[in-house]
Amino acid sequence: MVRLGLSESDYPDIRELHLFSDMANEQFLTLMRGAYVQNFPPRIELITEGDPSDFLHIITSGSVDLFSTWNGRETSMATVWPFSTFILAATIKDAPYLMSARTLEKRRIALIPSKDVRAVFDADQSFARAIVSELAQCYRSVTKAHKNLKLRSSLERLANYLLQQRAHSGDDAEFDLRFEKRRLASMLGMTPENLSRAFKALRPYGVTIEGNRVRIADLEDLVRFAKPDPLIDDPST
Amino acid sequence: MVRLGLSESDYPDIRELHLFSDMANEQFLTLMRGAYVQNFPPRIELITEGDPSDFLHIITSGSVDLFSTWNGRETSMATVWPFSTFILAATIKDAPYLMSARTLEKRRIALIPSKDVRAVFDADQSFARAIVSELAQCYRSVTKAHKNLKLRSSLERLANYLLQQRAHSGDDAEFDLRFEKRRLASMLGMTPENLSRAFKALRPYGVTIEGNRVRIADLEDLVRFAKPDPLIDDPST
DNA sequence: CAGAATACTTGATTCAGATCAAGAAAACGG
DNA sequence: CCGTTTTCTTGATCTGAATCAAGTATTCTG
Repeated sequence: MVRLGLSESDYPDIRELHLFSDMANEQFLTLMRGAYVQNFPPRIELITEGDPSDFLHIITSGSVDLFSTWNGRETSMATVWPFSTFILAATIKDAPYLMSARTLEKRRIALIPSKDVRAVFDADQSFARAIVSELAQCYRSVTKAHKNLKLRSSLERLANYLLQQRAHSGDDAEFDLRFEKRRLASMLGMTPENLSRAFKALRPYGVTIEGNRVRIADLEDLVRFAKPDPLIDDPST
Repeated sequence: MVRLGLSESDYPDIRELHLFSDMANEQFLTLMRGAYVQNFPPRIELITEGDPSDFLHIITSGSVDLFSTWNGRETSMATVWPFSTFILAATIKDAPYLMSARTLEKRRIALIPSKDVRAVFDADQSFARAIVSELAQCYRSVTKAHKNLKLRSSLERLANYLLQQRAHSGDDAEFDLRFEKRRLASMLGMTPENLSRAFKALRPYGVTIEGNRVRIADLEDLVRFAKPDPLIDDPST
């Protein structure tokens, strides 16, 4: 968990994030100069909900699970892949984190002090625009997740998730699940046992699974059951 | 459903919204000049999910139900009271609405063309700041709603909702539900039948209900059961 | 590579919550 | 004001999903 100044070799990747892509170079360098890089071992909790949000996090390798707890229960809220930021809202509002974050694999993360982010927001118009766009995007994606949970059964959620993953992997008939089933179950709001059964229940619609490999034999068939809706399932709108 | 230019008597109330309170007067007037007021009868759907977001809505009287549908099902997502805006994210991103909106009582609403909002955003620094703050707030509140739904049973959700309403009504032992039970049930993610039973199930914790009037006899008792958590239940953080 | 730990599956059972059905209460409308 | 409509409640039943319990497969570790 060594903390280092950010090396310049990381700049291009971070610069490409839509959050930073349009801003003035001077401001970008201001942010980068204040930033750190940390290396974390796997399975480490790097943010705990309720803590003050001192840094904006940017994940540059590995992946991160955002989860929440209450009264001894725990649920996965989202997974973050490189290169993206997380917990932007807390940084902006200078409010406590609503979610905890843990590393899944060993990974690197860049930390930008929250106060720098707020300062540069005031100084750079296009950075401000990008933050607004990103926040609106996040807001909309939680809203979709909420609709998904309230309007669909667990089987329907799984079916639509598989269609989404299929699209994500280039519309091949076969693809790999991007993370372990117990976490997928938690994301979908169900137990691991139930996820197992749900996969079997989708067999009549042409879905087979072997280890992490999913095969959708007849797309039309599954679509007819899943009834995907861009206002829930399309991450880009 | 007559559409009129906004009268100047409405300005002060709108001006007080944190979204507009800090911005330059000139910019504020620009927004107001382009705005309309509409009067709607009760129970009218004034926004339909999927439609393009041409206007930012500001509710100036009555209240509005934001709801979503899928595959013949419907669920209440939130209720909006005067004076506040809604569907800001869609306006900012120029993306389709994710929720529909319907009036509950007869009411007045102000409409600001979305393109004006986006234009003034670029011109006025403090308006931009306010929009960011508002978006972050909305984002956080949906996140809380999502945690609420994933981590709690329906009985726990009701108990915490009642505690929240109690606080909202000045911590009196008695208060009125702010809307009809069928909608409350939908908000809490349960059926009306189940809500009825849930109220009875809370009787051992000192909760009684008569019509719309709720009485919480022993606060401590209910708190012990509900285990409220600021990271879910406090709307202000 | 063997042993331990963890993840996954399957079946049996339980439980929370939905649905169905019908009556009571309240709100609405002429 | 009375009849109609809608909402709310209550009971009976059903169902989706959680829990409990065991066994199997997989991954980790020394």
